[in-house]
Amino acid sequence: MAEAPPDKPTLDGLEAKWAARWESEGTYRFDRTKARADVYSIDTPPPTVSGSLHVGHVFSYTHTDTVARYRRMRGFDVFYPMGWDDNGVPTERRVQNYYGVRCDPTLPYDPDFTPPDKPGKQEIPISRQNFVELCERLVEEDERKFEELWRTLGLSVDWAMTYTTISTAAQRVSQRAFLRNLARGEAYQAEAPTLWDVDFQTAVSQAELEDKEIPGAYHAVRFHGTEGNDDIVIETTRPELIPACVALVAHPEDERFRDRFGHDVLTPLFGVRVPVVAHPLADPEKGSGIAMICTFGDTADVVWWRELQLPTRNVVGRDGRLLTEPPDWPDAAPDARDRYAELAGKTVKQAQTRVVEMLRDSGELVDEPRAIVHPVKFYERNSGGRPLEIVTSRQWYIRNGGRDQQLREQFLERGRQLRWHPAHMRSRYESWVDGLTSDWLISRQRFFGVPFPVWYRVDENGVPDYDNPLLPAETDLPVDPSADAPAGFAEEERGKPNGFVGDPDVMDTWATSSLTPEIATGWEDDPDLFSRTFPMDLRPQAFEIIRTWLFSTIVRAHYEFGTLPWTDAAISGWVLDPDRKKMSKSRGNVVTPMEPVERFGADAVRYWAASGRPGVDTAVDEGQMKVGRRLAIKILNASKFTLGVSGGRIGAARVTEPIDRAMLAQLAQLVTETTNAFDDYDYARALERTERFFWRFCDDYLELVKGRAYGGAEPEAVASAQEALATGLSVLQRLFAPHLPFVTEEVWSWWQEGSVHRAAWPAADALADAARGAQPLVFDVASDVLGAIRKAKSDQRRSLRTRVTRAVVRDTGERLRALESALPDVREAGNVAELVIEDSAEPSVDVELEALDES
RNA sequence: GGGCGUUUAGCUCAGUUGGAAGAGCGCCUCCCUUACAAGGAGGAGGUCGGGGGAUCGAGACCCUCAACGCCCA
Repeated sequence: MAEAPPDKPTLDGLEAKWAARWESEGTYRFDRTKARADVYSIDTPPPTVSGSLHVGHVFSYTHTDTVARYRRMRGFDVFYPMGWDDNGVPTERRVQNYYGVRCDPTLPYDPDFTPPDKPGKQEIPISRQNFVELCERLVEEDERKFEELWRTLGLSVDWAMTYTTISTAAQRVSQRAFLRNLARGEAYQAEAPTLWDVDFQTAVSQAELEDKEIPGAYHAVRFHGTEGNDDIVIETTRPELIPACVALVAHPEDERFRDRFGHDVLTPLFGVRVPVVAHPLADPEKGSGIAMICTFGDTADVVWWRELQLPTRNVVGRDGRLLTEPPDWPDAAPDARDRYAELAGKTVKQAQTRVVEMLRDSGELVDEPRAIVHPVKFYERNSGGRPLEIVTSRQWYIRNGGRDQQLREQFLERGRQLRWHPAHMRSRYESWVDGLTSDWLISRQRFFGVPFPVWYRVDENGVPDYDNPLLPAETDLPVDPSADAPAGFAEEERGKPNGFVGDPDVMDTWATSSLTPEIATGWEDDPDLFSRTFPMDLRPQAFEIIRTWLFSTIVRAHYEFGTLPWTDAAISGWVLDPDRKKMSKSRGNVVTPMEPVERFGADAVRYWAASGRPGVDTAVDEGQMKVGRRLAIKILNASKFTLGVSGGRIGAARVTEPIDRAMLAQLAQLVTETTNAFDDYDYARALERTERFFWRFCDDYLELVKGRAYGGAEPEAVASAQEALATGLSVLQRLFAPHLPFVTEEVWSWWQEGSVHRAAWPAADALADAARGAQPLVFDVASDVLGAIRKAKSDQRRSLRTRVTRAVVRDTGERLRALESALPDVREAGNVAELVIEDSAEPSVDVELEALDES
């Protein structure tokens, strides 16, 4: 395929040309005949395809691609599949907005349903199956856009191995892993206080919380002493929960309340008798130092409720409104039920307003509410909606050490076994695992997700038996319990007494994406592939999902295989906008990725991305992209020129001149450095070192030897320059290949057979041998002197071609001896008539230029 | 409040066993040198956040303070 360089090399069209060639020649195909030891296996992050494409995607995926390409050139068969994360809430929300529909699971399937071209004002209710079909249709479109971007960017993934998280295979893996977790007792079902999003009508896990500062108010409220004790004033931001109050709590060492512990008080408005209790979590500095415990106002309430074994008095329903019936009070004021009736059915906000009015009327509100701004917990995917409530509900959990110190220690140990790049990212993992307070809630009351493969028997009274679930055989997976009947039952028995019901919930997205290593490598479905690729080598990802994706993936592999899912984790930083602000849709500062790729070229954008240090937040920087573009153009031109003067003969046998050997010696050092950097996942260092050397290669070495290489010397000296040039070029093209795949492939094709991306990574040993004990100093001193001559010409505002009548170089003996062996090259490159050297402790270069021609 | 990270030229950032402060962009000057004008050569510009310490020697190591960012409370 070798073809001569064009007269005017250009970057235009390289993306399309080589992307097509790589696809047709299967350059990045995974070879499934290789043994595990020869495979490098990457657990690529499946992007959320319903999210908008932005430049952050090209950033971190480029980092991984440089590593993949490096490993491939090192001789590994690289397993590099792409996945699409398409299940879950983000897709549902996008479908809702895109088509103007709403899922109503009670509706029957309508096979003829077609969504409107444009969403109408009123959302159209459709069945679950219709809704899921729309989800599948839309994600397919989204996935095409992502694939187009990745191909244009030159990611070296094997597109034949693509998976999605809603696919049949992914569902099967998710359900199988869940059933095994269940069988081993690692998954369980429980009725428990649960963080609940009242807008989305679903449970939410600890990992999906987001604190937001919002305005609120402290309400000072009077509780009444019993047995002749004084009243106690507490401060609360949620007076509407007074009917849910089960106790007051203060710090055990707080002198102000010490003699009240164990005694009761009566709640305002309702006169319910509740105890005053002590717990170290109560903050004496906060409010009046004593707080009311409600079921449930926040996560602290849950801890108190559990640890102090308090009763449950729920008032907030799943719709965010107060329940119609008051809680089960042991005793209460005579008018308590009437007062509650005024609140029933109101939203939390409305109820608060009414409660404050009632407190004001009853004189139990001390002073007026005091406005504050305080952190409140939100579902991270609904930070613009209403805050989370805590309701009691039946949910599925996977044990993650949040309630078991011994188990937690095992996960911390897994974190220590994993090699982190950069290393300090481990502490993010540790602080997350250390801070867990509950098991991992995996059930969601949503529609577009993997269903729980579980049914329940219904007794003769129509009550489901949740304690003895009916499970499918693994060979029947995946199942949809809302459409399939369990073994031994007929569909007609669904929902009937003595029949069955399906578990209505779906798994959280993370419950599926925690299994990407198992999905991608074909666990149980393709044992041959699995044996060659699992455990994987690399998990690349961003740091903000260490607590979710990385941790949960470790949990699943630990349970199923007793291993880490991969040996190394490479953590990328974030992309910031050009003003170093975090990019977000709401700020409107999101940079779309295709536009810079089209303006500067894929290699240029990759250059910017690969310049971002591992784990470091990096601003979008068009300047860096321009530099990358310039570098790519330089590679074109320098390659063309070098091939022209050298004839493209690689080999070191005839490299005899000291300066040529010196260059090779330094090149050998460069190869060692970049190899070490890549082995340490520091693609940015590898790029920076290569680039630095390349500019010296062009500006100094090429300038110094091009006259000789053209043939202006003895044949041996000519051959030495030619071979060194060709060798240097070949090495540099390969060192750049992981970063700039398009331009390097182009210039490689001018003189080599096969893809540069399948070529062997340069070997430092071979270069060092070729340099045969050269003095690297020769190249350095020759460069310095040439630089001094250029500077003299520039200072005198003369053309660089100007003839130097006489130059005097003063330097130490060692440097002068080094220079002597390169003297003809220096004289030729600088156009120097007479070059004199003088031993001196004070280095200097004096340059006399020929007189200006008056004409 | 705890943890992690960052702080180097106007801007974005390198600087890995401690050994004479670097790159690119921007700015200024020059050069259309037969690879390269989407270029090349050269230049100006820094008490390396502040303070203290060990060292012959610190941008780098130790202590401390400050600002900023993120994570967890």
